[in-house]
Amino acid sequence: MREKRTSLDDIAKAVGVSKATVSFVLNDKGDEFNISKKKQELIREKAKELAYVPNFFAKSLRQGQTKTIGVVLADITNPFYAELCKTVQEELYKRGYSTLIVNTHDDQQLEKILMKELIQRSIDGMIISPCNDISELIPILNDTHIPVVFADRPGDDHADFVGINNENEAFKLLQNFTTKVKRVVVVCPSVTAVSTIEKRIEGTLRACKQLDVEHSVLKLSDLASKADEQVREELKKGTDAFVALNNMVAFKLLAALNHAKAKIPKDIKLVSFDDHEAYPYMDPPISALRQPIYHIGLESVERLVDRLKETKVPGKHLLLSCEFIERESH
Amino acid sequence: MREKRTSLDDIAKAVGVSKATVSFVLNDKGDEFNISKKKQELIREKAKELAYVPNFFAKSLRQGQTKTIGVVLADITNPFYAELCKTVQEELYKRGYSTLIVNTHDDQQLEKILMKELIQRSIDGMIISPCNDISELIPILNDTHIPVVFADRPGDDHADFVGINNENEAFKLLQNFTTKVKRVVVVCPSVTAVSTIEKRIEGTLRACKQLDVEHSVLKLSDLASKADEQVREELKKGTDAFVALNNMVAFKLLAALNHAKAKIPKDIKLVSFDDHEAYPYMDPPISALRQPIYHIGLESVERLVDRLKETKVPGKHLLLSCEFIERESH
DNA sequence: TTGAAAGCGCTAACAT
DNA sequence: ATGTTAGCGCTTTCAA
Repeated sequence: MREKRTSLDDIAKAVGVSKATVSFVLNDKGDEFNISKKKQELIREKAKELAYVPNFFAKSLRQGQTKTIGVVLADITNPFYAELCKTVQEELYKRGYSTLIVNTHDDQQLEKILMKELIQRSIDGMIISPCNDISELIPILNDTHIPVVFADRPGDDHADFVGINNENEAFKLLQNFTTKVKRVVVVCPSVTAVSTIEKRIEGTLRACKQLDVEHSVLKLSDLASKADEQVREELKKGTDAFVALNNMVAFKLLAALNHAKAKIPKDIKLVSFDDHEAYPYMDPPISALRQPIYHIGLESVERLVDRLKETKVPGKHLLLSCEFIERESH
Repeated sequence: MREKRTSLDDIAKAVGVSKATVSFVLNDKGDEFNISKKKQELIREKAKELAYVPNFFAKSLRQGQTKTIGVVLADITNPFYAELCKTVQEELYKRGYSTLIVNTHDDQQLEKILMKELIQRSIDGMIISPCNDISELIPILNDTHIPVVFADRPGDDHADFVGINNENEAFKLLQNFTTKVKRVVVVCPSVTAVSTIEKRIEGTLRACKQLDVEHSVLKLSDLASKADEQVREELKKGTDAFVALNNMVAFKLLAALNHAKAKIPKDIKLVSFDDHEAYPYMDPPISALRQPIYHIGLESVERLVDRLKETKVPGKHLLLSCEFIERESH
């Protein structure tokens, strides 16, 4: 069994003063309360000697606030969320908040449980990229009166949201082909039941219609051999352009195109929604639409902190723009 | 201002019983204390109606344990740690522990601060992949008597460690070239001051000597043009094999090799330490040494939980084996 | 200039 | 079968 952590009282007894005095000193209010320099010195020394670490729980219990924000992420393994996580943590830290990170693997049940755990921990606010179905989530959020900002994926209209306009950005992405293309295939992952992907499909289709170019939507198989065949099929139909709707599907598409000996960008043009750390180094380097991850994180934090300070009404939707990274595949 | 959270007492008053009774019922000890079914029902209903969320802090303060583990990660943005993070969280969850994740970006100052924050939160244990210099970290850990397991990067000899033997694995990696190679270049990232990279260099060099093959170590520049030149230079010297010491440097190397029109694997063989989600889809697919990330996570958790239950003496070093993934680049 | 004491929300030993 | 109460470690008001 490990020994008990040293408490305020331990220090008080060791020095021969009251808990209150120790508390004042250790919270840098010693001067304010006119506690003598020597006594302050003594207390600080003793605290260090006994390796005193304040009990955060007792403090929070007493003060009724924790200065910590819960962050609920859909998938920490996805570079997008990893990056978002990093900036959110950094920005919160700058503003004096600690961060509690939690990962749902896009599992709704787990999301509910983890959210409740965060609420139990008396977080002051929450930033969340929710699972697709938010119906069970909203009531929980409404019961607690914790300010929440949705990031990347929107909640309902009454909730704050920071992200991009997937429909619109997908639409604009299609304008980037340097030459007039004849037939474009929109390649989406095998699970499309995510709001962001749905919107991207809508956007690309709208663009194809407006550009009056032949097109089709392809759900790329996760099985390499099947994917190869799907792609060969599309190639036969005279396809000369592909749009990958996220980076994992882009990799699979690329592999299939390589197997089919397609020449990019000579015969086949390709762009990807979402950038990836490997893209600049591929052959050819992949042109991609980069989401403003840093800004999504930053704005989410700023909005949340605003709401924590002044009681603002939620419902603000902030849509940021993406940047097209010109590389050599289009 | 948001209204106060409902407390045990609120429910007690609303139902007309004591706090204790409510506490028993809500902790599923109603039957144990022979509390009548109707009263239990009543209490549960009221709790739901008032959207009661137990105050975790008060509970932990009372019970002296939190059932939560702090996880200190070097870089959440690195796919290796993201994956590790995910499995650790899952495995801890299965065993009834919550996880507090924290990201240091390999910043020693921040690491100290974040660790202290975790300790303040009365975590029961800690899993950590430390920054390179652990000298400041060890004293903090010794003061608190919190069980710690080091993952991926070792602490000192007295501390538990789960990871791989980087020296040995790097050594074995060199045995995988299918044909006898003439000259191998060991490519490492521009910052090598990480224990894992240092060990990998040692291992590859030992292998080269043992195989009696000409070799050199190349610190690849982060600047593409410079890297191109470095690689061309090595090619001129008759190099026919490259070993990339992590995946980011592998990408850069690959780009440079493409620019130099090197044919992989016909003329040039290449293997990478660390696998990557993009490797299977590259042209050619990259052969790589995959770390047992899942097992590192699993074993770290098991070891920690063991130490939490029985007071075992730390100092166990568990070294797991990597798996060479045969693809087409070697 | 400092100490005493109340109380944050909860659990558990002890009463009844 | 249920209520009373002490106390976890801390802050803060009031008293001295």
